[in-house]
Amino acid sequence: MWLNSTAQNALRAVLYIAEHAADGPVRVEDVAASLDSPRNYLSKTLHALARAGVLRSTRGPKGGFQLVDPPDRLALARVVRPFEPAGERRCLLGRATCGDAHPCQIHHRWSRTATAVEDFFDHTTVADLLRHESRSRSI
Amino acid sequence: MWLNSTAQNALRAVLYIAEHAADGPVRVEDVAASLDSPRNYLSKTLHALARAGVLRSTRGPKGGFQLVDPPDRLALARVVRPFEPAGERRCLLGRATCGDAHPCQIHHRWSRTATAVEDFFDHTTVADLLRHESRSRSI
DNA sequence: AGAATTTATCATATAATCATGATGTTAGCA
DNA sequence: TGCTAACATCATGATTATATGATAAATTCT
Repeated sequence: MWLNSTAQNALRAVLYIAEHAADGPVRVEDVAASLDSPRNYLSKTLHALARAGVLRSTRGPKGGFQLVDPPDRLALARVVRPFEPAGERRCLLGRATCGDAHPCQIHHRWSRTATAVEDFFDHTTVADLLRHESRSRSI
Repeated sequence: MWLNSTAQNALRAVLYIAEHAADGPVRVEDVAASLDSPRNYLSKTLHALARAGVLRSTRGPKGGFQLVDPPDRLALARVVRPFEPAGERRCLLGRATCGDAHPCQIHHRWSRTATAVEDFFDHTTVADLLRHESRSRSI
């Protein structure tokens, strides 16, 4: 029901890059190995994140990908948005005209839940996940 | 971010059928015209709902589709579930092993939001939407 | 029985998503 | 300058989702 596989990879890649930020730029090769995800497809995905201003890429030896902003300024929404279908609608029934002014049958009930989800993506940052990671590493 | 187009059609079709329940079985042809959705594809969709026990189909003259249960006993989850990808995971990162026992980094934070969405589909019924429909018809 | 109506299903087509392999481009460094 | 490491991109293929048209099967009615 949730993210497509490209967006999932993007999230996991960004987490990996954030975790290894101290070592300088992270190579696609390493991210791909860690995620067990196809190298070139991931390259395209990371490139899209670079275009979106989430990552910065540098080529050549010692190159790779880095976060543009510190993890606590990087909401998950920014990572995921580039991989949502173009004309993404919020209407559960897919109606183009649906909105507060011309609601479909489900609109008002659904709006509250949809807002909760949007808030999750808008307010959860990469830093939140890094913190959790270090706490639960014992598992 | 939400339902695929087949599931959207399924929901809209069920609503249409519920609204016209008084006239007896509803023909695919009429549903398709109302939704502006391809007839045969919709037929397949409705057939899937019949297999799922949501609709009952009858062939021949005066045939068509009807709800099996009254609208207030039909949660949206039952309408939507047949059209979710087979091995649907709840994990936002797509990890197969993710769960309360072996949570991924996002698991705990995400779980609360995911549960809210699941509750929406489990507890909203077709009857809820029909009620709304009759109230707001003035718009 | 036979005609008409309606769902069921099959074969195929189209589009989007996901993936792979080959090649191009940029940057560091001796 | 030339070598090497790394991202960028292109051409292509595989898979899945969506859609279409033709035909089969079931039911009603006369």
